Amino acid sequence: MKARRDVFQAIADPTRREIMGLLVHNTLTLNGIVEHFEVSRPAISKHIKILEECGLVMIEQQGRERYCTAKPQKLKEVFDWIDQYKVFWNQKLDALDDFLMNDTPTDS
Amino acid sequence: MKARRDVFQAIADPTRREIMGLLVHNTLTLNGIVEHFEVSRPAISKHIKILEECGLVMIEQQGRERYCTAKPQKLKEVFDWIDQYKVFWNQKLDALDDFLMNDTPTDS
DNA sequence: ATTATATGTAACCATTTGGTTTTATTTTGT
DNA sequence: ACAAAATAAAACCAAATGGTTACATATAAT
Repeated sequence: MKARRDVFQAIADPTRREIMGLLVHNTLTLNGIVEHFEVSRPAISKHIKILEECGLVMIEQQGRERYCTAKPQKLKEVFDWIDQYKVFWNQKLDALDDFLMNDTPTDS
Repeated sequence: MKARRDVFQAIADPTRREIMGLLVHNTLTLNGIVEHFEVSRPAISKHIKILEECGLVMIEQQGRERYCTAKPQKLKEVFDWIDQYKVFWNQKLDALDDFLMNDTPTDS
Protein backbone atom coordinates (compact mmCIF):
# COMPACT_ATOMS: atom_id res chain seq x y z
CA MET A 1 0.00 0.00 0.00
CA LYS A 2 1.33 3.37 -0.88
CA ALA A 3 0.31 6.29 -2.85
CA ARG A 4 -2.60 8.67 -3.26
CA ARG A 5 -3.64 9.01 0.30
CA ASP A 6 -6.47 11.47 0.57
CA VAL A 7 -9.72 11.65 2.46
CA PHE A 8 -11.84 10.87 -0.57
CA GLN A 9 -9.96 7.70 -1.11
CA ALA A 10 -9.96 6.84 2.56
CA ILE A 11 -13.73 6.87 2.85
CA ALA A 12 -14.18 5.00 -0.40
CA ASP A 13 -13.73 1.77 1.47
CA PRO A 14 -16.81 0.57 3.35
CA THR A 15 -14.83 -1.01 6.15
CA ARG A 16 -13.06 2.25 6.77
CA ARG A 17 -16.37 4.06 6.85
CA GLU A 18 -17.59 1.58 9.40
CA ILE A 19 -14.50 2.11 11.46
CA MET A 20 -15.16 5.82 11.42
CA GLY A 21 -18.65 5.14 12.63
CA LEU A 22 -17.30 3.16 15.53
CA LEU A 23 -14.59 5.56 16.49
CA VAL A 24 -16.60 8.70 16.43
CA HIS A 25 -18.43 7.59 19.52
CA ASN A 26 -15.97 5.32 21.19
CA THR A 27 -12.28 5.37 21.59
CA LEU A 28 -11.15 1.88 20.91
CA THR A 29 -7.94 -0.03 20.85
CA LEU A 30 -6.96 -1.81 17.71
CA ASN A 31 -8.18 -5.13 18.99
CA GLY A 32 -11.30 -3.41 20.15
CA ILE A 33 -11.96 -2.45 16.58
CA VAL A 34 -11.05 -5.82 15.22
CA GLU A 35 -13.76 -7.41 17.31
CA HIS A 36 -16.37 -5.63 15.25
CA PHE A 37 -15.20 -7.07 11.98
CA GLU A 38 -14.66 -10.33 10.28
CA VAL A 39 -11.30 -9.50 8.80
CA SER A 40 -7.97 -10.14 10.37
CA ARG A 41 -6.12 -7.82 12.71
CA PRO A 42 -3.46 -6.85 10.20
CA ALA A 43 -6.19 -5.88 7.76
CA ILE A 44 -7.72 -3.54 10.31
CA SER A 45 -4.29 -2.32 11.23
CA LYS A 46 -3.78 -1.24 7.65
CA HIS A 47 -7.11 0.49 7.48
CA ILE A 48 -6.32 2.37 10.65
CA LYS A 49 -2.99 3.35 9.26
CA ILE A 50 -4.63 4.78 6.18
CA LEU A 51 -7.21 6.61 8.23
CA GLU A 52 -4.48 8.01 10.42
CA GLU A 53 -2.32 9.02 7.50
CA CYS A 54 -5.02 11.20 6.12
CA GLY A 55 -5.97 12.65 9.45
CA LEU A 56 -9.29 10.93 9.99
CA VAL A 57 -8.17 9.02 13.01
CA MET A 58 -5.90 9.88 15.85
CA ILE A 59 -3.92 7.28 17.70
CA GLU A 60 -2.76 7.59 21.22
CA GLN A 61 -0.30 5.00 22.29
CA GLN A 62 -0.64 3.92 25.85
CA GLY A 63 1.60 1.17 26.92
CA ARG A 64 1.22 -1.62 24.49
CA GLU A 65 -2.19 -0.44 23.42
CA ARG A 66 -3.17 2.12 20.85
CA TYR A 67 -6.30 4.06 21.43
CA CYS A 68 -7.95 5.22 18.26
CA THR A 69 -10.35 8.10 17.98
CA ALA A 70 -12.06 9.55 14.95
CA LYS A 71 -11.16 13.04 13.84
CA PRO A 72 -14.19 13.87 11.75
CA GLN A 73 -12.99 17.40 11.10
CA LYS A 74 -11.07 16.10 8.17
CA LEU A 75 -14.30 15.08 6.49
CA LYS A 76 -14.93 18.74 5.97
CA GLU A 77 -12.80 18.54 2.90
CA VAL A 78 -15.26 16.14 1.35
CA PHE A 79 -18.17 18.09 2.70
CA ASP A 80 -16.91 21.24 1.08
CA TRP A 81 -16.46 19.54 -2.23
CA ILE A 82 -19.95 18.20 -2.16
CA ASP A 83 -21.33 21.44 -0.92
CA GLN A 84 -20.78 23.11 -4.25
CA TYR A 85 -23.21 20.64 -5.79
CA LYS A 86 -25.84 21.00 -3.17
CA VAL A 87 -27.24 24.01 -4.90
CA PHE A 88 -28.22 21.77 -7.77
CA TRP A 89 -30.10 19.22 -5.76
CA ASN A 90 -33.27 21.19 -5.59
CA GLN A 91 -32.91 22.64 -8.97
CA LYS A 92 -35.30 21.83 -11.68
CA LEU A 93 -33.90 19.21 -13.91
CA ASP A 94 -34.23 19.64 -17.57
CA ALA A 95 -36.36 17.67 -19.89
CA LEU A 96 -33.76 15.01 -20.46
CA ASP A 97 -34.07 14.06 -16.88
CA ASP A 98 -37.70 13.30 -16.92
CA PHE A 99 -37.19 11.60 -20.14
CA LEU A 100 -34.60 9.13 -19.00
CA MET A 101 -34.87 9.15 -15.31
CA ASN A 102 -36.45 6.95 -12.88
CA ASP A 103 -36.07 8.50 -9.49
CA THR A 104 -36.02 12.31 -9.61
CA PRO A 105 -36.03 12.68 -5.84
CA THR A 106 -37.13 16.29 -5.75
CA ASP A 107 -38.67 16.99 -2.43
CA SER A 108 -39.85 20.48 -3.13
CA MET B 1 -13.72 -3.02 -14.59
CA LYS B 2 -16.44 -4.42 -12.50
CA ALA B 3 -17.43 -4.57 -8.98
CA ARG B 4 -18.24 -2.33 -6.06
CA ARG B 5 -19.72 0.54 -7.88
CA ASP B 6 -20.93 3.10 -5.43
CA VAL B 7 -20.84 6.84 -5.18
CA PHE B 8 -18.12 6.89 -2.56
CA GLN B 9 -15.88 4.93 -4.79
CA ALA B 10 -16.80 6.95 -7.83
CA ILE B 11 -15.71 10.23 -6.32
CA ALA B 12 -12.55 8.75 -4.90
CA ASP B 13 -10.85 9.33 -8.21
CA PRO B 14 -9.68 12.90 -8.80
CA THR B 15 -10.28 12.76 -12.53
CA ARG B 16 -13.86 11.74 -11.94
CA ARG B 17 -14.30 14.57 -9.50
CA GLU B 18 -12.99 16.94 -12.12
CA ILE B 19 -15.38 15.53 -14.66
CA MET B 20 -18.22 16.16 -12.28
CA GLY B 21 -17.03 19.71 -11.93
CA LEU B 22 -17.14 20.14 -15.66
CA LEU B 23 -20.47 18.49 -16.21
CA VAL B 24 -22.36 20.24 -13.52
CA HIS B 25 -22.19 23.43 -15.47
CA ASN B 26 -21.92 22.22 -19.02
CA THR B 27 -23.37 19.38 -20.91
CA LEU B 28 -20.53 17.94 -22.90
CA THR B 29 -19.98 15.19 -25.36
CA LEU B 30 -17.41 12.60 -24.59
CA ASN B 31 -14.83 14.26 -26.80
CA GLY B 32 -15.76 17.53 -25.26
CA ILE B 33 -14.74 16.13 -21.91
CA VAL B 34 -11.62 14.51 -23.26
CA GLU B 35 -10.35 17.90 -24.39
CA HIS B 36 -10.05 18.96 -20.79
CA PHE B 37 -7.76 16.14 -19.82
CA GLU B 38 -4.46 14.65 -20.72
CA VAL B 39 -5.59 11.08 -20.71
CA SER B 40 -6.89 9.16 -23.67
CA ARG B 41 -10.48 9.05 -24.82
CA PRO B 42 -11.02 5.44 -23.74
CA ALA B 43 -9.84 6.34 -20.27
CA ILE B 44 -12.41 9.11 -20.04
CA SER B 45 -14.97 6.82 -21.54
CA LYS B 46 -14.44 4.42 -18.68
CA HIS B 47 -14.69 7.14 -16.10
CA ILE B 48 -17.94 8.29 -17.61
CA LYS B 49 -19.22 4.79 -17.59
CA ILE B 50 -18.47 4.47 -13.91
CA LEU B 51 -20.08 7.80 -13.16
CA GLU B 52 -23.11 6.80 -15.13
CA GLU B 53 -23.35 3.40 -13.49
CA CYS B 54 -23.64 4.95 -10.10
CA GLY B 55 -26.03 7.64 -11.20
CA LEU B 56 -23.75 10.64 -11.04
CA VAL B 57 -23.89 11.34 -14.73
CA MET B 58 -26.64 11.06 -17.25
CA ILE B 59 -25.94 10.33 -20.87
CA GLU B 60 -28.15 11.28 -23.69
CA GLN B 61 -27.29 9.75 -26.99
CA GLN B 62 -27.89 12.01 -29.88
CA GLY B 63 -26.86 10.63 -33.18
CA ARG B 64 -23.31 9.55 -32.90
CA GLU B 65 -22.69 11.81 -29.96
CA ARG B 66 -23.33 11.27 -26.28
CA TYR B 67 -24.17 14.27 -24.22
CA CYS B 68 -23.16 13.96 -20.61
CA THR B 69 -24.63 15.90 -17.73
CA ALA B 70 -23.92 15.68 -14.05
CA LYS B 71 -26.60 14.41 -11.71
CA PRO B 72 -25.35 15.78 -8.44
CA GLN B 73 -28.39 14.53 -6.57
CA LYS B 74 -26.66 11.27 -6.08
CA LEU B 75 -24.00 12.97 -4.05
CA LYS B 76 -26.57 13.31 -1.36
CA GLU B 77 -25.73 9.84 -0.28
CA VAL B 78 -22.24 10.96 0.57
CA PHE B 79 -23.50 14.18 2.01
CA ASP B 80 -25.80 12.32 4.34
CA TRP B 81 -23.06 10.05 5.51
CA ILE B 82 -20.81 12.96 6.29
CA ASP B 83 -23.61 14.89 7.83
CA GLN B 84 -23.66 12.66 10.85
CA TYR B 85 -20.12 13.75 11.63
CA LYS B 86 -20.74 17.40 11.18
CA VAL B 87 -21.90 17.65 14.74
CA PHE B 88 -18.37 16.94 15.85
CA TRP B 89 -16.58 19.51 13.78
CA ASN B 90 -17.13 22.37 16.11
CA GLN B 91 -16.74 20.26 19.10
CA LYS B 92 -13.64 20.48 21.07
CA LEU B 93 -12.59 16.93 20.99
CA ASP B 94 -8.97 16.37 21.40
CA ALA B 95 -7.74 13.00 22.29
CA LEU B 96 -7.77 13.29 26.01
CA ASP B 97 -11.21 14.71 26.06
CA ASP B 98 -12.76 11.91 24.25
CA PHE B 99 -10.63 9.50 26.09
CA LEU B 100 -11.66 10.71 29.48
CA MET B 101 -15.33 11.14 28.90
CA ASN B 102 -15.61 8.27 26.48
CA ASP B 103 -19.32 8.67 26.68
CA THR B 104 -21.29 9.74 23.66
CA PRO B 105 -20.68 13.46 23.55
CA THR B 106 -24.32 14.35 23.24
CA ASP B 107 -25.01 17.85 22.17
CA SER B 108 -28.74 17.80 22.60
C1' DA C 1 13.19 -13.99 33.89
C1' DT C 2 9.47 -15.87 31.32
C1' DT C 3 5.32 -15.75 29.27
C1' DA C 4 1.30 -13.64 27.43
C1' DT C 5 -0.70 -9.54 25.14
C1' DA C 6 -1.06 -5.84 21.81
C1' DT C 7 0.49 -4.51 17.96
C1' DG C 8 3.59 -3.68 13.83
C1' DT C 9 5.85 -5.39 9.70
C1' DA C 10 7.07 -8.37 5.93
C1' DA C 11 6.10 -11.39 2.34
C1' DC C 12 2.79 -12.95 -0.45
C1' DC C 13 -1.52 -13.18 -3.27
C1' DA C 14 -5.75 -12.32 -6.13
C1' DT C 15 -8.44 -8.78 -7.78
C1' DT C 16 -9.34 -4.13 -9.08
C1' DT C 17 -7.97 0.10 -10.99
C1' DG C 18 -6.65 3.30 -14.33
C1' DG C 19 -4.39 3.55 -18.17
C1' DT C 20 -2.96 2.24 -23.03
C1' DT C 21 -3.39 0.79 -28.11
C1' DT C 22 -6.10 -1.61 -31.46
C1' DT C 23 -10.26 -2.87 -33.49
C1' DA C 24 -15.20 -2.47 -34.27
C1' DT C 25 -19.75 0.00 -34.95
C1' DT C 26 -22.79 3.55 -35.92
C1' DT C 27 -23.95 7.99 -37.76
C1' DT C 28 -23.09 11.96 -40.57
C1' DG C 29 -21.42 14.53 -44.51
C1' DT C 30 -20.20 14.52 -49.36
C1' DA D 1 -21.78 4.58 -51.86
C1' DC D 2 -17.80 6.15 -49.19
C1' DA D 3 -15.03 8.49 -46.07
C1' DA D 4 -14.81 10.82 -41.71
C1' DA D 5 -16.30 11.36 -36.95
C1' DA D 6 -17.82 9.83 -32.38
C1' DT D 7 -17.70 6.47 -29.58
C1' DA D 8 -17.68 1.56 -27.65
C1' DA D 9 -15.35 -2.62 -26.76
C1' DA D 10 -11.49 -5.72 -26.52
C1' DA D 11 -6.98 -7.03 -25.22
C1' DC D 12 -3.42 -5.92 -22.61
C1' DC D 13 -0.55 -3.92 -18.73
C1' DA D 14 1.57 -1.98 -14.43
C1' DA D 15 0.42 -0.56 -10.17
C1' DA D 16 -2.64 -0.23 -6.27
C1' DT D 17 -5.85 -2.41 -3.07
C1' DG D 18 -7.43 -5.36 0.40
C1' DG D 19 -6.68 -9.38 2.20
C1' DT D 20 -3.91 -13.30 4.21
C1' DT D 21 -0.25 -15.87 7.15
C1' DA D 22 4.07 -15.75 9.47
C1' DC D 23 7.30 -13.37 12.14
C1' DA D 24 9.09 -9.48 15.14
C1' DT D 25 8.93 -6.28 18.99
C1' DA D 26 7.58 -3.89 23.01
C1' DT D 27 4.96 -3.84 27.25
C1' DA D 28 2.53 -6.10 31.11
C1' DA D 29 1.68 -9.81 34.20
C1' DT D 30 3.38 -13.72 36.85
